[in-house]
Amino acid sequence: MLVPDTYAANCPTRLVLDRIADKWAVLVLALLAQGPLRFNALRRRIEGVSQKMLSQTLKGLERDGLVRRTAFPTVPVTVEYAITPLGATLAERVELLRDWAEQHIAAVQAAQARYDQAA
Amino acid sequence: MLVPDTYAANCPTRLVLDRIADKWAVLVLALLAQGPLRFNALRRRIEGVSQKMLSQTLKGLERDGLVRRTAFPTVPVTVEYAITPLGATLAERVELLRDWAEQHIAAVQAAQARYDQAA
DNA sequence: CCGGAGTGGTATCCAATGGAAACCAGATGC
DNA sequence: GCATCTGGTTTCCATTGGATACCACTCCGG
Repeated sequence: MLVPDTYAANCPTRLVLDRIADKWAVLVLALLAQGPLRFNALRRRIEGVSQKMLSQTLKGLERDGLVRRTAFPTVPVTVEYAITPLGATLAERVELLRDWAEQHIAAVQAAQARYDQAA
Repeated sequence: MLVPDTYAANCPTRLVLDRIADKWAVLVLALLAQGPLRFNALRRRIEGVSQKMLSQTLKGLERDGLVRRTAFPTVPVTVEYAITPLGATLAERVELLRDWAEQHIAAVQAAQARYDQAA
């Protein structure tokens, strides 16, 4: 395999794909790109996310170096999540997907209606 | 809600996000962007995909108008999947994510190693 | 002084999802 | 005659995701 093959299971880019192919991670990244937020602030902004998934998602993003977690020893403890420079470069690309969604959502919904009609 | 809010559960862009947040769909789209392929050709190119998931994924992409399915009445039946113009515009954006992955995979893996070391 | 709420999570349970494998019909190759 | 190819569907089981409860701690209102 001289040329890296994204479609091979062992290709490292598949690992990154797994991260992008995580609905909650994408939403968190897009939000943090606009500025740091605390745990419960994120939870309130992202409708439908459970505490478990948010906690899990943030842990994953931190591990990948896309998000930085900072805990302040206040009472009660305050935890702030901020995007890293690396994460910001990814968020840029993700933003392009959001733009695509907004531009083409009508076309997709029309296609779905046509498909369901035929069935 | 005057400004559309991607983070609201009922926002239609969340539907598109769900499609993008599908590992197999992204891989299929990226492959078909290079040219039409038959079912088993896709299966062989995408390492690790099961027949069930490939069939399911293709059905979804067809429903969304991103992929066109054509069956030829040969024996045995030949089915060809091709990307649509709409799908091509999305594949473009997805390609940018793949580029990001290739460029920054080393940084991500380094971050993971650091994180796991600390734990 | 006694709830109730807010902090950032973890633990537990159950439904839904994903993957592995078998099976299908029909024809072709050996 | 048996395996193999076509493009799937069906069945079963492991993993995952979501809902809910709970944790320790403190502040605030009554």
